[in-house]
Amino acid sequence: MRKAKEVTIYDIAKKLNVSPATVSRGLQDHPAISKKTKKKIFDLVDEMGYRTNHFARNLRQQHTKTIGVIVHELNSNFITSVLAGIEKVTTEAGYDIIIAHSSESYEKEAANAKNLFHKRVDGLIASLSFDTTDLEHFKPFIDKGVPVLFFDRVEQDENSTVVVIDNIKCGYIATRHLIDQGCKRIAHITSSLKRNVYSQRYKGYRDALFDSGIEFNENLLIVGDLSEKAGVEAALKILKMDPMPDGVFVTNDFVAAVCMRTLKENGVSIPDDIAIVGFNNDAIGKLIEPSLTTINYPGEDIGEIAARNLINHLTGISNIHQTNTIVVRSDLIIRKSSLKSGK
Amino acid sequence: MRKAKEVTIYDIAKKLNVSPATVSRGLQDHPAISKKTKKKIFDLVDEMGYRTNHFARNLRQQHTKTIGVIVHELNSNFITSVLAGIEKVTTEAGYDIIIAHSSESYEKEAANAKNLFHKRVDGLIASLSFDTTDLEHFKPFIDKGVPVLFFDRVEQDENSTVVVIDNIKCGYIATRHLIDQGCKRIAHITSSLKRNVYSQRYKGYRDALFDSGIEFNENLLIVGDLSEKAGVEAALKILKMDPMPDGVFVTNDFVAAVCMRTLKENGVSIPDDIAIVGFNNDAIGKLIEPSLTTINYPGEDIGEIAARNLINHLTGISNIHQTNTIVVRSDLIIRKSSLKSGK
DNA sequence: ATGAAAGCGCTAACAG
DNA sequence: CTGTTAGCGCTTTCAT
Repeated sequence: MRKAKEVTIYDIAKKLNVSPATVSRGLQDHPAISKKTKKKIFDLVDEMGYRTNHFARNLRQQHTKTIGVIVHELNSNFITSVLAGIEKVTTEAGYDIIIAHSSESYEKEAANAKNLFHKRVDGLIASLSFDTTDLEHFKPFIDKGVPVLFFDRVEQDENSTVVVIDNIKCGYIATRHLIDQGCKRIAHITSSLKRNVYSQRYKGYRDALFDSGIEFNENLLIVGDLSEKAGVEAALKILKMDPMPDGVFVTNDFVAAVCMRTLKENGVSIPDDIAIVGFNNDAIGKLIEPSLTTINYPGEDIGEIAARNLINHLTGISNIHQTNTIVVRSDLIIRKSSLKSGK
Repeated sequence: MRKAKEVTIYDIAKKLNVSPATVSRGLQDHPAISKKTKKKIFDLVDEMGYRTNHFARNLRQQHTKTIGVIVHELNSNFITSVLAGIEKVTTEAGYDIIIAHSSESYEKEAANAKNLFHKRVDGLIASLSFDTTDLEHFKPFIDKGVPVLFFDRVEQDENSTVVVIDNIKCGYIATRHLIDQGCKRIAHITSSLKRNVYSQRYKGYRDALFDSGIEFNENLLIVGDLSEKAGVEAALKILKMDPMPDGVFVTNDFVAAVCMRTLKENGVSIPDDIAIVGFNNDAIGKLIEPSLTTINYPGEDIGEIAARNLINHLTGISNIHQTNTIVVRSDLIIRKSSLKSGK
């Protein structure tokens, strides 16, 4: 299959009349090799087009220099940013990443985990699927001492470190902002409350209502998946409410955008009839009309932080097990969709 | 570091009183091994938590079972879809992918190529950066017989296969649609005409104008990068034109959306004052107002097709070198941004 | 500053 | 149907 035979350190050792060991050491810039031989080695390496055989090396050294990443979906702005952040620091550190996605299914997530375990990744970064509740499938990793780090969608437990934002607080300030705009009947569109991120934002929502003396109304809570269809359905539900809410806090910008569209199509004026706050700060929020007030969720930072911590742990610079939770800064971005003109 | 010692086929061979070779064969479901021993092997493998050492295997077999992917950016809907398509078929086939991105820089692209070459990917899928004009940096691959496949942004040459859509035709039908709506002065917002995709769409644009007896006007051609800033600037240019165009064909949905926003902010009515057609069919197009007419560019299909072809080549099912160009279906999606009400 | 030699875990050719 | 054996290319003691 391969045209030319691969050149190995033996080939270059022979030509140089030195031992393979010397070549190996030279390539690694080992101090005990003279400048002269090093130069000779590097020159010949270039000339002969030698390339390291990472398999031989890894086989020998017993690590893979790759880290696994499990996410729920690829088609999300947020996830893409996180990936970009991870990629940035891992490649800098000379690590490869293997990306797997679970399509929101626990089974697939477990299968991915198993696969990555068998591939012997040196570490794992994961965001959980919708219906993942236990961390059993990650047990093999912790048993073998392979560090695992969760971000965004997480389950807290003793053995793992998580990188998150303060979702309760974010839910609180989003809702609070709506209240400050004069909203009295605030709906909340979200996803499965079994998932930490959504339940926490929901808690923030309820706390904010409570603190303002607004009674929680179960009918104003709309739970769905995060699909386009769910956004339309949520809007339809809102339209049927009597009286309609005057504010909506949506757990995701895309769903917020879809929902807004349907609302507008039905003659609802935003923000005057209904003020809207989203979540994530996707690019879309600045493009729709009115522009979308949202919570800034800095995906790239999350990715960088997660990757950096993992790699520092791997290289012995720090110890991940000492850290249980890393909270990343996030804040409210106010745009037009929530600014009542009467104010 | 590692807690428990890894278990190898030797360990399990010893316990079963068979040879390592038998275990190896059993694990691969080799026909010449009895059901009985296979079962024994698999049971013990589970029990002892054995996992394949892919390095040893790859070292032995001289292939990596990974394919490299080089893209220009991660933060693009289109690219993400392509990646999803690639991922789908590669994992099905048991291949890993390593993703690298060039940030639109030739240097980085070359560095990525070199890196992946050294990592010995079995094959490569790439979309070129902005300023890439030659294919020199992919030469090592073709020299070693590693198949390389380009998609979207490509350079045609003898040695490579490309997966594309018919950009000329798409540019033509987009422009033609605008003409059919009664547009006489049609602007074109695009990016570097050195890049095949943009120059071809541009050619389609000019062909359509020509066929309709509309003279090409250089002032109506706006070239920029594909950033938000570029979208705003393009809109500003249009606003300054006198007379303003009555139709715009934009090479990218995101830029089209940004541009529309700025136009609307300045009192331009879309589509009545200016009709707009985008390109790509990103999710955003259905969310903005008016909804965006666009060319459907099926990223996931592109990814699947590229990956499938590469893998078929790798497994010997087909030969990529026989194929020079694979053209994927694409079409016009008509929405509100281009439908003049007078019609 | 350099070399010899063993071994990482697996597979495949050959032998039975 | 199973075993023996050699070797993939590298790193790393231990010697010198």
